[in-house]
This record gives sequence, C-alpha cells and structure tokens, in this order.
Amino acid sequence: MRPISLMKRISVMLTTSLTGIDMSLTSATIGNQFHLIRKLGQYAPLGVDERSALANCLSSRLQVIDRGVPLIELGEAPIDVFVVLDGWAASQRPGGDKRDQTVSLHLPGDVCDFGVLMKRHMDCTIIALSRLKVASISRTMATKLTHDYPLCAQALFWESICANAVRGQWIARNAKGAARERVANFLCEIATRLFVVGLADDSGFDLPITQADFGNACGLTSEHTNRVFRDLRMDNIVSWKDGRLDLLNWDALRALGSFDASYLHFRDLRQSALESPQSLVIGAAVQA
Amino acid sequence: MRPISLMKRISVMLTTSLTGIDMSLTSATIGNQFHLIRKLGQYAPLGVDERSALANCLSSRLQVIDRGVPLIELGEAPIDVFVVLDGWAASQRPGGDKRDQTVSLHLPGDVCDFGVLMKRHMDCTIIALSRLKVASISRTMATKLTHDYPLCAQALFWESICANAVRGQWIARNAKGAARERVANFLCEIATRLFVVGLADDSGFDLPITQADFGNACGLTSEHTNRVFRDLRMDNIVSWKDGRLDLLNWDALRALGSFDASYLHFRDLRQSALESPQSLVIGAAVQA
DNA sequence: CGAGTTATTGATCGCGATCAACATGGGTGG
DNA sequence: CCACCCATGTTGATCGCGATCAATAACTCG
Repeated sequence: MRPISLMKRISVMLTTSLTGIDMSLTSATIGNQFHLIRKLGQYAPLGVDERSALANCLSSRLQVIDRGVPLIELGEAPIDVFVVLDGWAASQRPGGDKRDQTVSLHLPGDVCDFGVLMKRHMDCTIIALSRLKVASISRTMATKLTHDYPLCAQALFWESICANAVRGQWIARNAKGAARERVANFLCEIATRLFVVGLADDSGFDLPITQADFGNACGLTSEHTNRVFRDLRMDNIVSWKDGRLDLLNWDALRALGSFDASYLHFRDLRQSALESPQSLVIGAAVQA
Repeated sequence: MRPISLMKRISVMLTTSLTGIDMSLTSATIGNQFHLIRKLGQYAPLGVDERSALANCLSSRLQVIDRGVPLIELGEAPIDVFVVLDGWAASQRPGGDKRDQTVSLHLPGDVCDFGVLMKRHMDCTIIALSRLKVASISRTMATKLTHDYPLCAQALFWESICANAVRGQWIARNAKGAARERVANFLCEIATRLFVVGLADDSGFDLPITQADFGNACGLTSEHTNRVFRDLRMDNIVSWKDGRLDLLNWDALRALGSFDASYLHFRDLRQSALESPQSLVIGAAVQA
C-alpha cells in the first residue's frame, strides 16, 4: 500500500551514441527507455509531444515489488493503471480448491489491464511473477493523456485489442494440443512479444519465473511442465536453466507449436491508420 | 487533436419509478427492440439522441445467414462491425488437424469483435452457430457514431472490456474444473448473459446450437458433452431438449459451476461513471 | 425415401494429474 | 560460519477422466 517513490526525472537520457543530433531523430527516440513507448511507436506514429506525455506518465509513480505479491486483488476497486517496466506479472482468476489460473501474462512494456479505467471492481488478481517494477498511472492522469493525445489513446486502445486477441489464442492453445505443443506455442508467443520490446533475440531470452507459473499459464502441472522441458532439451529445441531460455532450434519450436504470430497484430495498426481516412474516436461525456 | 465532442446533457435519465409518462421514459424506450441498445442502456445513460443513432446504425444493413456459414474468416480484412440481432454466433481459432476452437460466443445484442475497427486482418473466424441475423455497421458509420456520441463510444468500449473479461473466465474454466463443472459454469454464463437482454428467465432459455458446438466452447468432445448433459438431467439440474434448456435447479447449477457473475460486470459502468468525476476519452487523430 | 447430420451409448486407451520421494540451492538465524 | 528450512526442480509410479473409436438411433431435408 505504499512503496511508492516519486520520480521526477523526465527522459534526460538519450544514452545512445548520437553524433549529429537532429530533431527528427531525437523526437523518435524520446522516452525510448520505456518498453511501452517503443512498442506503441510501432503501432502509431507518435510525435515528440506524445512521447513526452507518455514518458511523463510512466515516470510519475513507480513501485518495486517482490515475487508473489499482488498488485491488486480480485474484487478490489482499481485506482491506477499499471504498466510493467521490468519483470513479469500475471492476471489470475480464482481456481476454487485448485491453484488460481493465469489468464494473462504481463511482460515489460505491457499495460496490465486497460479495463481498470472503467471497471468498478477487479475480475482478477494481478500478481508479480518475478521481482517487478511497475508504473502506476492514476485514472485522472490516464484520462487526461488519452484526452489530450488521441494518438496515444489510439495506441493504448490497440494494446487492449491485442490483449483480447492473445486471450483468444490462450483458449485455443489450452483446449487443443498436447502438452509439448502448448509449451512450444507459448514459448513462441513469449519470444515474439519480448522481441518486440527488445528483450529477446535469436539466442533466447530471460525467463524469470518458476516452472509452476509457466505451467499454470498453459494449464499444466509443474511436474509435467518439467518433463516437457526435459524432453525439449533432449531434442535440442530449447534449454531453460537458471532463468534463461536458450532457443536451440527456432524452426522446430515454431513447427511444434504451430505458431503463427499474426494474432499478435504487430505492426498492423500503423498501416491500418495510414490506409484509412477515418479515425477511430471513442469518448465519454463528463459525468458531473 | 480534438475529436472530442462534449456532452452537455448530464444524465437526464431517472427512469426509476416514474409515475406519469414523460419524455425521459419515452426516450428510454427508443430502439429498445434492439437487444444491444437495451444492454448498453444498462451501461451508460443513453439519451434519445444516442438511442436513435444506434438504432439507425443497427437498421442500415442486415444479413440473415444459415448455420455453419462464416461471417468473416481468419485472415480476411474486416470492413464492418457485426452486431448480433438474433441467433448465435462464435469466434473460432484454427485448431490444426482438430476442429477449430471456439474462443467467444456471440449472443443477441453482442458486438462480435469490436477490434475489427482497427484490425487489418482477422485473428479468428466468426461463424453462425444457428440461423443468424446480424447488422453490419461500416467502419465509417461506427467511427462517426463514436465521434458524435461519446456515450455510445463509452458503452461500446465497455462492451469490449467485458468481452475480454469473459475470455479470461473461459481460460480459467477450461483449464481447471471437471467436465461437469465446466458445463455448469458455462450454462450459468449463458443464462446470465441472455437474461440481461431478456432472452432467459427462471425457467430457462433457448439453446439453438448443437452439442458439438457447446462442447467445443468448453473444450469437450460432443460425446462427452452428451454424457454430461445426460447426468445433469438425471440429477434434475438442467434438461436440454429440442433447442430449449430448462433450468430445473439453478442453485445446484450455480454451486456445481462455482459461478460468480461479477466478471461479467453488468451494471458496473453506470455506477462507475456516476461516481467518477473524470471521463474516459479515447480518441485518434485523423490520418490524412 | 434415402442421405447426411445430430444424438446417444458402449468399449478401450492414453495423456497428464496426482501422489510420493528426493535433490538442490538460496536465505535466515543461531 | 554452519545448520537448517523452505521453495523449487527432478524423477518415478499409479490412476482416472475424458478422448477416441465404433455402432446405432433419431431426425432433417432434399
């Protein structure tokens, strides 16, 4: 309820070695230390104003919390929008007598649940799966941001659309497919999402969660998850050790998981926006 | 930078227990032949203008299609937003060699996929599960509607938030829980959603799909779905026959499925909007 | 009336859950 | 610094639910 330390520092850091600094290049890099802004920049052509405003929001209030600690729990009234800056989080629905079921994974640069802007109570618990750094954006601030910068609103709305599409794939993945295939498909999704924010490359990525948490997202027990990863290791497809996942054979992994990244809709929006003469406008009247 | 039209009229609607017939009551009934409008009216205080505009959109272009026919298929470029007027539809993701997996169910009054407004290609196929009547709303029309009537935009955005929450529950339902429990929980969801649009009551509701389709949504085979319904029938919990589901023991059904309707967020928004002094405004700049 | 779809019941089988045991390792407190 | 503890990882053995295969009934629609 209080580990909130204020940060005023606003994107002073253009750490990248720029020799001849020109404005256009500068504006496209403002706030790029934030994964979210880099990702949104792929969705919509954000200008210097949008980037600055977003960076301002992301810098205002930070929290660092430990693995296993909930950001907000089922039934609570949401106040802030959380954006993951570093570490992994998950949304979970109660599982009765069983362990709670993970229904969404929040990686660096993800908005945890855009719906909190309007929800009166949470329909899931958001919990840290690793040591986690998040920015808390108040409803007031978020409202002002989306009001003043329609492009930001468009990009954020797009984020929520993609989150919905991802959940669709989760349903399909967990319903059909054997354990190996689920794990493979899920790994492909994670790799792709991390790649977009610069946290994965051909060699692999950091995977700072437990096998139990991983399995939970695929609807598998920790024991069976372990077996699957052992087998994948034996087949030289992936290797997971000490919080690092090594991609040994991406093509095999993709084939095994029948992975097709199109449901993630990366890059879609910008092209769409450029093609379409209309704008999407979603607004709400002020309730006095 | 400001596709935001302000709403001056502030919640005229005090529909609760009005004795005489006055304008507010009249305006609250315009377009009520449409399930969607009745539902949205529970989300946001729609006035006569909003209702008329929505009704206009829903009346412009209709399609009636047969069971099994897709409205739009995976990969296609979406043009229109579909709103179910009558019958049932589903969104399905490809299932490899298996049957495609249903990831969303669209009941009368549902917006099939709000994301089509921005998506460049479909991430799922939308298919009719029964004889289906849908309204097609063009992007242009939808954009104009949300631009001119922020309250409509708010309510529609809310629809998309709820759709995402529903998918979360689907993930949890299909991951944990035995077949009986899944079916029971799913039936409760359907009953509740239909109830909101006036298509279910204490006795039951029409269930115009096949057992195979029902099972698919729960991640079960048609054979096993059949067995589950036989057992539920034996236990006098529900009876499904000739396209009609009879609720014999709602409490038992709810207990069996551990059903808690709060994830559907019915009624939430109105209260939220009335409580909160801020408005949510999401907009996008016109792309020249 | 025949053809195809849907519902229904039976028999079998296999994947992954469950239970159990042990290894490992990081962290804490004495 | 060591002893201990608890979370996590790892492997084995067993079991049961629901998939799969199979066959028939009921029903729809040309």
